[in-house]
Amino acid sequence: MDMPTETAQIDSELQSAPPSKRRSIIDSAAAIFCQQGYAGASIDAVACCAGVSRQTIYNQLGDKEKLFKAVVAALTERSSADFFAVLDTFPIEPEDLEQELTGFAGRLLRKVMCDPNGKWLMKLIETEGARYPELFTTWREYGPGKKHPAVTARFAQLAHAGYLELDDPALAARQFMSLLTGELRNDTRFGQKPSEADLDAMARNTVKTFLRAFGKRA
Amino acid sequence: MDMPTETAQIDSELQSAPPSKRRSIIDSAAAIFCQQGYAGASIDAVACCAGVSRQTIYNQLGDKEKLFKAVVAALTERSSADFFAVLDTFPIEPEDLEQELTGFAGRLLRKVMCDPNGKWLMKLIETEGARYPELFTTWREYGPGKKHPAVTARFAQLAHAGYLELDDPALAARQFMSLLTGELRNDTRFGQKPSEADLDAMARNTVKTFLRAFGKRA
Amino acid sequence: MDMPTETAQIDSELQSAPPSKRRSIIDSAAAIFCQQGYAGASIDAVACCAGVSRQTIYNQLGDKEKLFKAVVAALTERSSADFFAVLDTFPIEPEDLEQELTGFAGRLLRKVMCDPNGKWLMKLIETEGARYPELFTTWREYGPGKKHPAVTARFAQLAHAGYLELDDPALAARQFMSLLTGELRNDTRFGQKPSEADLDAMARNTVKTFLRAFGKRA
Amino acid sequence: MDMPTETAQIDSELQSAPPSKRRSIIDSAAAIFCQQGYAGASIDAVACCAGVSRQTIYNQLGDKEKLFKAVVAALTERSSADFFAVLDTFPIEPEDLEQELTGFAGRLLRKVMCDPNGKWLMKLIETEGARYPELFTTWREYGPGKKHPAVTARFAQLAHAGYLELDDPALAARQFMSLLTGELRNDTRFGQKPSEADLDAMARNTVKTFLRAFGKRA
DNA sequence: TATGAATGAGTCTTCATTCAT
DNA sequence: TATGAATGAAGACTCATTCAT
Repeated sequence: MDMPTETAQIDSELQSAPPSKRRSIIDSAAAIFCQQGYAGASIDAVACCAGVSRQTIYNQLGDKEKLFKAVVAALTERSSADFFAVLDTFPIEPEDLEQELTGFAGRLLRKVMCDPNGKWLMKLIETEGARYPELFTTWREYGPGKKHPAVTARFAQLAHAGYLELDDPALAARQFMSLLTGELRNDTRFGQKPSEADLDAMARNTVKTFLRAFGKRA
Repeated sequence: MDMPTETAQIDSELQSAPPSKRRSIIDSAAAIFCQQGYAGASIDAVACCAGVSRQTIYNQLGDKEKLFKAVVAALTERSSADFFAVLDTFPIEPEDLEQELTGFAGRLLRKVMCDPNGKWLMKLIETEGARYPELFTTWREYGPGKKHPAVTARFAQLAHAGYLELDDPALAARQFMSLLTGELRNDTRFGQKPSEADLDAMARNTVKTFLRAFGKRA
Repeated sequence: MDMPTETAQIDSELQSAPPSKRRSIIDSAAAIFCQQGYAGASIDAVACCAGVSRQTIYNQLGDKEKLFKAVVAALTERSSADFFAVLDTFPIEPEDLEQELTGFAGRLLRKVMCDPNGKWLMKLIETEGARYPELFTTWREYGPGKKHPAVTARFAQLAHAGYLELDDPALAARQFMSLLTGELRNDTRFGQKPSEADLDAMARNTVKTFLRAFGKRA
Repeated sequence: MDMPTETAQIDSELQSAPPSKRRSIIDSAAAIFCQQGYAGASIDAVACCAGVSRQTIYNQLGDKEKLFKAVVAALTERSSADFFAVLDTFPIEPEDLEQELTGFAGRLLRKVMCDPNGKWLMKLIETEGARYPELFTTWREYGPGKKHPAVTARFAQLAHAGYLELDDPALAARQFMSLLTGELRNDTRFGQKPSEADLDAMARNTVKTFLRAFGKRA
């Protein structure tokens, strides 16, 4: 008997078709929730944008609220993965600290803060956080709960290795992120995407100031 | 006792009745737009929260979009007034720079960033800016258009007077604000209001780092 | 006792001030009911157009329905008066029948069918007659009930005097009116007011055909 | 027996299902718009009368205005078709002109002027024409634009063939229609449907007078 | 009498959700 | 799974009507 083939086929029907749809539903929903807000987003718009039927959304994800939760969960996960991928490129024993830190800051800007995952998640948190506080329990764990300590640890390492002078590595880490996102925020609030040169400048400005404050004095 | 005072009071009640309704409508609408977003906010909720009838809103302010615009305009105006009031307390010839700058940062946090006007306006801009870009033309003029240059000028003065070492006063001003709002953002994203001690710490941390970066070296 | 004076004063208060307002209310209401239909007409629009306050309408005329009835009654009365005024110019012993009948037809067009009173009344009857059949009891009496017999009588007189050859004066009267209003209808359906020359032509065409059918054969 | 017929029938049922809904929506809407006017007609009433859900109307035809336009377009088309179908029975070489013209007039009354299509369309034009003039551009083309010339041409043919004496065929055509609709108008203004005998009498009266005016003299 | 507010109803329109095909 | 219709519940907006000033 050739069951293997058959099960494979069944599997592919059950899993491969839906997952790809699931993914596109989540992506479309993320985009629409971000642009329109929870209340303003319509299931039909998501269905249309995802190229699936309304029913498919209900079958796969249930409620609008469940869809929203699924979106937040997916974005959280992806954004977290993005973040840690970039964090792995943090300079530990840098030859040229300023340059390498600038590179890291640039990657953070590009791959985490400017990418849909992180950007949308942040926007959803700001937009809907007040109304669905329980939805962000997960996010809180992944976000400040894991990211800040991770960054803090890297900076502490740098300080311990003598590259920085830090009284409070956690504060320094927060401020590093604040400077970076602040630069971004001043330019993206109205939707214009910053140019590559802009991003480079933001990274450079952030690191330069950061090192003026916390770099090794001569 | 003299009646004049009493009649004056009555007069003010009689005449401020409509304006006070308008005011309470705008305030309620601001709160609800911020909490629920434009799409999620219902006129009835605004009416109920303002203690007026739905019709009164339509009579006074027209449709939902006009109400929204009125809210943005009012918040913009108030927030701008708040900001410049605080800016007037910026230290020009400080005896103790760190302390006076910290005081200024604290006032900024308390009277501008934590007050409903500014906070709500910022949130509305982040939430609805993408969808109603034309609404924020005004804001852009009042916001980055007037505030940033004003702060920049103060820092440039301090630098010129020898209190700071600045290559780029505009950048320094932006980073000062980024550090301050970043601190706030890390604590308020979920609605808990920071304590007085928290605010003091934020101001202190910001200024300390800022001066490490841009203060006069010994 | 001097009641007379007092009542006169009261009368003047009750009747002289209101009547002018009443009149303008009725006129405005007539125009608006005709343009917008009963359902589409708003009391506020009437008040605004009449230059009075909404309350005045309620005080003077009560309900929207009562206002409507008052309008219909007023239009009916005026239109009837207009009609009989023109009817008095009907040629009884004409020297030149065609010319005098044409003159009469022209006056009918101008003073009855084209004037607001009659035009609006006709339009209201066509528009709202189906929904408020009881309102037109009055009109039916004044309209077909009085006008048609009156016209019929005039034509019968002309026939009796040898000016016309009529089997059925009532039918002839109806057809005379049909030809006249038919001409008008072909030109005014879209609101353009016919020119004086147009009106003359209509009258002439009507009478010419009418006399071809019912005039004395040679 | 052969299945093809049956399947064809089923197919037609399956495919005509949506169109039949559309059709019933349009018909119900036409009736309601006519009875209540545009402003007075409620979408819910249309839905209920058509036996469909409100949403179906919105899905199929969009908003109220589009529904109205669709109604006007449908009525125009149908009425035009009715008219030209009847016009094809116009007597060209009549043996008994009066009788055949009377038959034609009767068909016109019955199939064009008394049928919902034409009657409703005329009423809508009179009722809403002032407010939605652009909607009747189509009608104008189909209506006076096509019907009057068509009738005129027939009468001109009759005149050319020696059956009538016409100076102005267009005027004669208009007057023929005016006499016919005038008769109808005097009886239907309040909604009572004229009896068959009434209709016959109207046709007869119209043609008799018409021929007295324009028939061949002995 | 005019003004402005309030109330309650009603209409248009959209949407989430479900069901049948 | 997709389609289309149905349902029920909003929510925006208008309006008739009344009340207080």
